[in-house]
Amino acid sequence: MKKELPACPVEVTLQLIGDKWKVLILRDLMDGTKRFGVLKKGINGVSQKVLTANLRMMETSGLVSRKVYAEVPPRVEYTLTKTGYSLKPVLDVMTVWGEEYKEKME
Amino acid sequence: MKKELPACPVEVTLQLIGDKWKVLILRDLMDGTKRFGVLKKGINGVSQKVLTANLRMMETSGLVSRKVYAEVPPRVEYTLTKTGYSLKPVLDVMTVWGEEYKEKME
DNA sequence: CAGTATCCGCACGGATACTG
DNA sequence: CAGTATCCGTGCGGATACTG
Repeated sequence: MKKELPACPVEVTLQLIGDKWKVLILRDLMDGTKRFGVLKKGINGVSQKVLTANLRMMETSGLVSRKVYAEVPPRVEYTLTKTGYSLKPVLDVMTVWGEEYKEKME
Repeated sequence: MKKELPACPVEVTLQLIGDKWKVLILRDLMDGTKRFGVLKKGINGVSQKVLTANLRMMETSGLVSRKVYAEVPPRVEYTLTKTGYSLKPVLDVMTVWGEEYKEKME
């Protein structure tokens, strides 16, 4: 049931991060490890279900690692893997472009 | 009915190009002006409807310009605007990252 | 050729309730 | 707290047919 990687490299990238929520998750995790609840609070408007689903995908893609602590109440922390962190330049370029675009449009 | 720009710049960019087809259209148009039919043939698997819709969106976003020739049979050409072309670095970074990711995964 | 118009199915996201 | 489970509505993309 694994999704095939597209032939075109730019599509590969898009498939992994081209998603309303995934970029926001990545951006939040660039600062460092965060708990599920903190992520949820930081990202405005995600439901649990969708956030969980996105994190799972990113885990299978190797972008994010998930650490569960055997505590009560449970604690789960998410961290970027090296691969995940290597997306920083991509996000940066997108951010810069977005800023310039917004300025131009005002 | 115009879509609001999100607060976060990276979301702005994503809203404009974070779409399976839009990146492919952009990539194809980076080479220069193309006719509708050529675009359709170049992009594997798009339906007319969806291609048209995407081009319209990109036109309203100011990424693409559309030129109609008063001929029979009709000819319509699409060209990147300056703003559209300014996305090149973004696509390039995404492409490079995608290539590296694919290598790593093999 | 380059569209518009219409119908249709289903995948996806939201809301809610329940659990280890 | 950090999830799963379930139901449900709609929106988007595909297919097809028609047109300037």
